Amino acid sequence: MLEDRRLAVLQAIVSDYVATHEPVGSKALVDRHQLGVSPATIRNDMAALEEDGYITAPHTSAGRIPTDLGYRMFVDQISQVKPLSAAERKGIDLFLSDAVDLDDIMTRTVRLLAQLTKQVAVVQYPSLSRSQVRRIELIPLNEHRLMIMLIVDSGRVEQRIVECPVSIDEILLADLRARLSVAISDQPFSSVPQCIEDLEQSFNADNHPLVHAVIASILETVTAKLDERVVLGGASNLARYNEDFPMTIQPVLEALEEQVVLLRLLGEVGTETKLSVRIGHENEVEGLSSTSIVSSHYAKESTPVASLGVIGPTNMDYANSMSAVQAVAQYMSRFLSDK
Amino acid sequence: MLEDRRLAVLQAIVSDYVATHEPVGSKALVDRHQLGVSPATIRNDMAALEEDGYITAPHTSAGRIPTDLGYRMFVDQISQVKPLSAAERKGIDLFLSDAVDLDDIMTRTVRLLAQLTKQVAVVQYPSLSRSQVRRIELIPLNEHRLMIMLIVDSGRVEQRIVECPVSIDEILLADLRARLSVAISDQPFSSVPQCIEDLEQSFNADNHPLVHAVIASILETVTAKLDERVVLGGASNLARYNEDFPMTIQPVLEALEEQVVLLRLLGEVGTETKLSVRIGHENEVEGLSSTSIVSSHYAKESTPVASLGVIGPTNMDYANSMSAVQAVAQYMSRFLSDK
DNA sequence: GACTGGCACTCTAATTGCCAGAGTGCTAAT
DNA sequence: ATTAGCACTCTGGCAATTAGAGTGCCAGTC
Repeated sequence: MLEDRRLAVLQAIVSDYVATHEPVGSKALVDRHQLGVSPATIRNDMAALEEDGYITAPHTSAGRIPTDLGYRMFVDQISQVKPLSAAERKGIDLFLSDAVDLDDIMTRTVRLLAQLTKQVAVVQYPSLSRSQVRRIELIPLNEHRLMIMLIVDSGRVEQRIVECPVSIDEILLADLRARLSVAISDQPFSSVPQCIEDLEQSFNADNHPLVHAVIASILETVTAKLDERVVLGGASNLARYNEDFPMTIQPVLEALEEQVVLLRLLGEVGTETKLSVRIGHENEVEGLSSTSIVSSHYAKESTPVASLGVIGPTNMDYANSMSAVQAVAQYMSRFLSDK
Repeated sequence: MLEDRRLAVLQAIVSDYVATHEPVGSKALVDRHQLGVSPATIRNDMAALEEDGYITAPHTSAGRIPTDLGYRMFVDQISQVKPLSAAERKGIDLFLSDAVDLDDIMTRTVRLLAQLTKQVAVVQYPSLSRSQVRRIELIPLNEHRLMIMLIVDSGRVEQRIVECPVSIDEILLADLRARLSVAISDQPFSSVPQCIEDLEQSFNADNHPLVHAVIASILETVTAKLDERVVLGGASNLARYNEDFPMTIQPVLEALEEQVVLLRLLGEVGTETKLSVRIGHENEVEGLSSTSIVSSHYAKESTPVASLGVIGPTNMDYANSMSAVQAVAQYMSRFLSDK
C-alpha cells in the first residue's frame, strides 16, 4: 500500500517533469493527480524517494526532479509498450511504402523516426556480417580499372574500384566472375574469406595479377570497417531541448558525428532483448551522460540484422519514444522480409 | 589618401571583430594596428564609415561592428586568395589520397573542409545532369526483380530496383542490356531520355512488359530529384559559435537538414565565377540571414560538375575559409580528373 | 585643411540589496 | 498513518547604483 503509493508518486513526478521540464512540488502533484492524500503526506513519500535515490532536489526550495535511477524505475514499470494509434500506423505505412531502394528506405525511416519522436534518430544499415552475398559482379571500367560489386540479400550494394596492374582480360574476367559467383553466392559474409581463399588456391592466383587484385579487394571489402553504416536525422531537435538544459549540445553533436560512437550506442544492446533503453550515465559514451537512448533491433526474416533508435535528453517522453521505436523497427523488419 | 585610410580602418575593424567577436572601438584600433594617427581621427573615419553603411554601433557606448556591406567590401578587397601553407597542402593530400571510391572521397572531403575551416562543410556529389553514362548493368535478383545500375563517369553509381510484372527472361534481358549499352554509353545524362525513347520505339516495348518496366525506371532515375546529393559535416562547429551569438541555431540546423536548401545554397552561384561568397542577407534562404556561405565549383577535366563550400556566421574568418574552400576544390578537381 | 587633445554625454554591464513566492521539513494533533 | 500548521531556506525578479567604455564635438595646433 505504502509502497504502491510511492511508486505512483514517482510515476507522477516523472510524467509531470517530462511534460513541463520543471521541478515538481508536492502541491502541484496532488493538484494534477488524483492521489487522495494531502501534500504533506506526499512530502513524506518524496523524502523517502529522495533517500532511496530516485529523485533529487536542485535546491532547497524547488520541487524534485527524477534521477537517472528514477527514470530507470519508471521505464521498467512500463512493461508492455502501448501501441501506436491507427492513424499513426497508417502514416508510417504511407511514409515508407514507396521507397525505391535500400538507401531510400533508410533515409525515410530515419526521418520518420525523428518526426514521430521529435528526437534525434539513428538507423543502422543492415549489418554485412549478418548478411549473405546474393550476387557478385565484376564490371570493367577501362583497361586498368574495374568495379567489384557485391549485392547483399538485405538489398545493400557494396562497390569498390580496383586498380589492375595488367590490362584486363575479358575472358579471364568472365571466368573469374563465374567462379566467384559459384563460390560465394548465398554464403554468409562471415564465411566469404574462407571460400575465397580456397578459390584463390585453385586458381593458382600468383600467375594472375588480376585475380589476385580482385580477391584482395574483396577480402578488404568484406573485412573492412565499412561493414557498418548509419544514417542520422532530426539533429535540429537537439536545439529545441537546449532551452531547458544549460547543457551544451556541442559534445552531443560531436558524438553524433562519430559513426563509431553511434555504432557503439546502437550495438551495446545485446541481441536477446528487442527494446532497449539506456538512461543518462548508463551509457558510457563520453559527453552523452545526460542523454538517453531508446533502441531496438530490426530483423530480416526474424534474424536481427541491425538496430535503430533515438537519442534525446534524459527527461524525454519515454513512453512515446519507446512505442515509436518499436513500431518503426517492426515496420522495418516487415519491409526487409518482403524483399 | 583619406579614402585609403578609411579602407584600412574598415579592414582593421573587420579583422579585429572576426578575431575577438566583440565590438571594436577607436582606442583598441590604434593600439593594435599601426595606423599612425590618433583615436580621434579614427573616430572621424568611423563616423564616415557608419554614415556609408559599412559599420554600425550596437549601442551608443560600444565599439563598432561591420555590417554585411562592410564584410562585402572587405571580401571584395581580398583580390587574390592567399594559398595554403605547404604543411596544409600536404595534409590535404594525405587525407584524401587513399580514398577507395567516390563515397569515400566525398566523406573525406567534407571532413577535411570542416576541419580546416572549423565551420560546417557541405559537398555536393558530382551532378548527374552534367555527367555521362559510362555503363549500364541489368542484374537479375530473382524471378521478378532486377537491379538497374548506372555507372557514371564521375564514379557515381545509381542503382534502382525494378519489380517486374512477368518473370524475367534471361535472353531478353541480355539483349536489352546490350542495346541499352550501345544506346546510352558515353551519352550525357541530358540526352538519355531521348536515346531511350528511340530505343523503346524500336523495341516495340508494348509487347515486353519487362522492357517497359526497365525503361520507365531508367527514365525515373535520370529525371528524378535524386539527381543531386550532398554530404554535410562539422555540424558540431555550429555549437561553438552559438556562444557569441544569441541567434538560435535551430533554424540553421533545420536548413542544413533540407537537402533542397543546401543545393540551392550551393547552386545559386553562377557557373562563371569560381569562388563565391554570400554574406548574411545576401543569401535569401529563410533563417540563414546571419550566416555566410563560401563556396566554389569543382570540376572534372575542367568542366565544373558540382560545388562545395562552408557555412558559418557572418563574422567568420573569410580569408581562411576562402583559401581552404579554394584549395579543397582544386584538390577535388584534380582527383576527379585522375580517375 | 587635416589632425589632435580634452571634455561632456550616453549607454551598458555588473553589483548590490530587497522582496515575494515556492517548497520543504518538522512537530504536534487527529 | 495521515494531516495541518509553521518556521525556514532558497531562488528569481526588480530597482537602484556605479564603473567603465566609447562616442561626438569643439577648440586649438601644425
